[in-house]
Amino acid sequence: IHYSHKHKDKYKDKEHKHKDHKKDKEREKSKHGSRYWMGMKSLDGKVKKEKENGFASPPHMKIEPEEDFYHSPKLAKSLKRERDDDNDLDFKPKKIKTENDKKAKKRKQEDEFLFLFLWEEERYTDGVKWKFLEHKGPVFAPPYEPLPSNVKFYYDGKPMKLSPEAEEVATFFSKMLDHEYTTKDIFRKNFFKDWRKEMTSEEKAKITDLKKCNFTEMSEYFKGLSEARKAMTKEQKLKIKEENERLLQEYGFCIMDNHRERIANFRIEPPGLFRGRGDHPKMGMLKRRIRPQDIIINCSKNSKHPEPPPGTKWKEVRHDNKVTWLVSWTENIQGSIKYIMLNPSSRIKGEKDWQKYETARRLKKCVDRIRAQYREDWKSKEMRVRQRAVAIYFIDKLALRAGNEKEEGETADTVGCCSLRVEHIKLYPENEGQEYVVEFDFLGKDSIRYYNKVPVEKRVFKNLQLFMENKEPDDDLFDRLNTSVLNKHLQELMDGLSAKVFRTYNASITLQQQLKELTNEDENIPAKILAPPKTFEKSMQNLQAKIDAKRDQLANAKRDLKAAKADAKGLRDDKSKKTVETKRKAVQRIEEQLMKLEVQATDREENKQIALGTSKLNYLDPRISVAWCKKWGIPIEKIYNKTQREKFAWAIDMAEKDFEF
DNA sequence: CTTGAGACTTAGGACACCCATC
DNA sequence: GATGGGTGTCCTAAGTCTCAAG
Repeated sequence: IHYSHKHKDKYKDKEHKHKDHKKDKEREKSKHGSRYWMGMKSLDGKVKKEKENGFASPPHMKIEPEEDFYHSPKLAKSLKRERDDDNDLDFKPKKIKTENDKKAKKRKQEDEFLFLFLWEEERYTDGVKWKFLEHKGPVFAPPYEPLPSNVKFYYDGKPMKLSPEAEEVATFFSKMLDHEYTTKDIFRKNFFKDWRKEMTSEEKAKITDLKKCNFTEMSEYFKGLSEARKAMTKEQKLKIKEENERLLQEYGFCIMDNHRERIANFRIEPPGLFRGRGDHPKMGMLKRRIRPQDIIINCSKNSKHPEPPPGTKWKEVRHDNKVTWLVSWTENIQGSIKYIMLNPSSRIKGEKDWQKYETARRLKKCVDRIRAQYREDWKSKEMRVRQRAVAIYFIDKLALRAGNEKEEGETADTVGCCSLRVEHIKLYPENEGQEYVVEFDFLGKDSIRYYNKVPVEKRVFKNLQLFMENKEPDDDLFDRLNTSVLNKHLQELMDGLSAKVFRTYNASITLQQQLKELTNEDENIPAKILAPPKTFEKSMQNLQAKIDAKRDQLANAKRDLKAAKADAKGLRDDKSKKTVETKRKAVQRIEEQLMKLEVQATDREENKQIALGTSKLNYLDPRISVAWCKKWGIPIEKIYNKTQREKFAWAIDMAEKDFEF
């Protein structure tokens, strides 16, 4: 399944039926439900691993007894035991377990499940996310360093010394001079407007036209700096690396409950020019510098609170254990809140991820019912029900996003399912030998184009015609529907169901099916099994062959053209002139065709990279891959790199070879 | 029902780094 | 030692979804 919106491949209609599943799904949860955040993630295991990679050991973490209240002694024991067997991070051949081992293991897991249950009970029913949280606060962006006096800004050809405030903003622009952003009108307009706000009144009076501004000296200066950085000696580079590591050790971790956890983004975003994606109306605006008085700190009451830099104050220190963030501030472009949160390897994120896949697995159990339901609803007397049913069909079949409405003029004009407009689809009763084809063409998330032509059920087609009747191109396709109505309905169909669950479910179930289908038992060479699907490689090869053929054809055509030219020179008659023209046209045409093929090839390559990368991280239940690895004796490192293994630690620990999504 | 705030996940692009190759 | 392609990491934008208030 390709989860890029870019893809042009048709989404194969999946089999909607599933085999009956054993009733022991619930037991499965209990069986494998819970080890990782107790053992796997314990400090000792981690320290060992990091040492092997040349990192310094993190300071020993003291576990406060009063923070330990939800650990039963029994669990403390199992925790310790876990550490021992989790120290073997490399994949050695699995020990053969004796019956006793198995029983013991099972007992232990049952204990742990009970623990998890209580623990979950305590944490999740009331929305409490942690009991103890301590951290050192954010790392601020380094202060602005004024330019050396020999680096000048010119206005209207004459050098001009800027005030530090104006100069800083000017440097932001100068650093982007090579970027095509700076050629865009909106970018320039927004930048200039915000820049002028930073100017003194004299500067403001003088600098009235961006076209007369010359930033090249500044730009060259920064290029020089970055060259110099690249050219640094090994020792200098090492020193910087060490300093970064020190900063990471000091600010990059927090203590949440009994774990020292990695923080995802402990550095505050530096000031700069806003870079929106696509046609963003706010591109080029000044992203202001964040100061301590903008910052809200969140931590335990009984923790050591982070200190603001000397002479400054935090905006607020609060103790809200119903949220997971450590630091927040309000950003000035959209006025939205930004957060510092934990790394995906943390317990709190891992658990949420796990929960997400469990929801998707519950969808698996009732997806047939839900599909039958929306098909039924295509016939409803009520317009809103029909629209809802068609929308869910798109979300399910095409993996469209929900499509919240957005404030006009605040962001790029992009859409998802519920916000599709009439102009985004075309209906073809017949197209290329297929009936009832819908052509989608719109910009989705991140302004990435979604283009797809799909045959749909006749009823869907007729409904779409109905929805489009008497509408303008810029009217909503689903005028009786929005994401909140949609999700409310989905929630009624299944607890925890929302639009995005379909993406998770469909991606994961497809992976599982494909692995089953494509894994060849006899093909024992792991590398062979792990290569990207042969169908992909094959289609790529075919495409490459086409490209090569085209190249040859082009070479021939060029030779013909040359020959024709030579003829024409000698003969100088109309006929040979005409031949030259024809040949020239042929060359041009072939060149165009070649270009097209090449674009297609890179597209396809990119698709593989981008789409699969994103799916791997966000949509595919890692337990499927882990189980597959365990089943076929494939080292997990072949599938997941270090970061991914950290993120999916819960799954690596939890899934046995018989795991079924 | 509508709106907006808030919290959280998903996403692409820039950049650093590594290693093979010239 | 340049170069360039591939991978991993960082950064932060752009989504989703829930909840509460009007």
